[in-house]
Amino acid sequence: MPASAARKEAKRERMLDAAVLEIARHGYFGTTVSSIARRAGVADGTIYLYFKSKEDVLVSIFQRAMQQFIGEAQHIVDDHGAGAEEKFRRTVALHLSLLGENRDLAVIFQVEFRHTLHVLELLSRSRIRDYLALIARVVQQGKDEGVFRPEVDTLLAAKVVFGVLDEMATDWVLSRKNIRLASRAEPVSDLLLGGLRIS
Amino acid sequence: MPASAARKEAKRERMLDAAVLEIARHGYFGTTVSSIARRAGVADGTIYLYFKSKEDVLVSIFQRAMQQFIGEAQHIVDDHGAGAEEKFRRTVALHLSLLGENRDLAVIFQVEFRHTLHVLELLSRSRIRDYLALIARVVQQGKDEGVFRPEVDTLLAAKVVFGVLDEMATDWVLSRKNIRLASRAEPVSDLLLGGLRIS
DNA sequence: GGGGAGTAATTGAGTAGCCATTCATCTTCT
DNA sequence: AGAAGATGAATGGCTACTCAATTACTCCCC
Repeated sequence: MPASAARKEAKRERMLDAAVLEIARHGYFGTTVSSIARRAGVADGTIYLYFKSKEDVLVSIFQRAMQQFIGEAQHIVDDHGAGAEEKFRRTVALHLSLLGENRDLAVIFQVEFRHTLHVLELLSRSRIRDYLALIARVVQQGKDEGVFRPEVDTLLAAKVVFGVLDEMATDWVLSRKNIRLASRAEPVSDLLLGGLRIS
Repeated sequence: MPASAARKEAKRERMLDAAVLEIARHGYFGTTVSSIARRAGVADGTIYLYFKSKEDVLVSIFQRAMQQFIGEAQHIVDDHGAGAEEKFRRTVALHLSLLGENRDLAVIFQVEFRHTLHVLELLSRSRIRDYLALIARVVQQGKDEGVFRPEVDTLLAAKVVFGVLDEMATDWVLSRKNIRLASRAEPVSDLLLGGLRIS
């Protein structure tokens, strides 16, 4: 029998999965704690044994996803064998694949997290900054290698890249068409690299 | 004496202004209809003589702002004397100035409009598409003039541009620092034009 | 130019519904 | 047996929206 800690963890995951599904479909304010509990197969009260509040569930969804996200991006950026351009392309592709493979999660990231300045600040202060810093490191490496234009502001460039990826994801979430989000990776990388490269 | 139609219109404007203020400060779900009424100096019920529902107030804020926005952008794009690059720079500057000059409105645009897929879809279907089309026309003109790379997808490029502007605005809204949003126009234009231009 | 009938606009207290959270009770583990 | 975990009905607070009552306009006639 598995340690009860592991079973508790699995139950928590089930609740988070249920919440992702419900919130993606009905929005944060349209989702009731009861509906999350029902889908997770637990009682309403049980949610409160695992989370402080409904908002804490939302924040936990963000934290879990962001951990995976940053973990994988870290890998790419830390790869000593790769050049800046290759890392750039891989990071763009990673961002678009992770969101593109889980539409419910993408909906939550692109739409539901932005509910209120309050929540957004709470979240963006922490992890998004880390993520931006990773992108900035790739840009910096490109400048160091002499392939990216030295006069561009590194952090500004990172925000530009993030903004483009974010818009691609939002557009994909809102559009009915069945393209794969990841298919945008190449043209988007081309366009952005065109702006960064020394011509 | 002004036709009563004009006074009604002025009252409607007052309510919208009050709503912008309240919603920017407390978020859409944190704002009560009562608080909007109080700030506008009318009774709760009066709101419902001018708007179908609370959501309709939000949508009306969007419609009013977007009309101004698109009107001014139209001007720039229709200017026959200007080249694509100049129009491009002017459009970028317009976007960042209009939002940068009214932080409350910017908060609503960057944060509050996104609270549910429902509202977002409602809105994005209509006006944002028009706006994207305007940007696309500038890109197309650049290709026609032979200064922008012909192989870039025009609509994709427009979305990229929009995404970058959107991210700049969100970043500005969330950051405490007191830079002017419009000061980003030049470096951002440079970066984007670098990606679009034939090198 | 003012009185007043008729209409339009406004008011705000009340209603109805919703839902996050709690906790006394029960079930399952060790 | 005792502890730990889970349950779900009940509670309390909140607020969008309604509507009967009131006030403000308009305009016509003297």
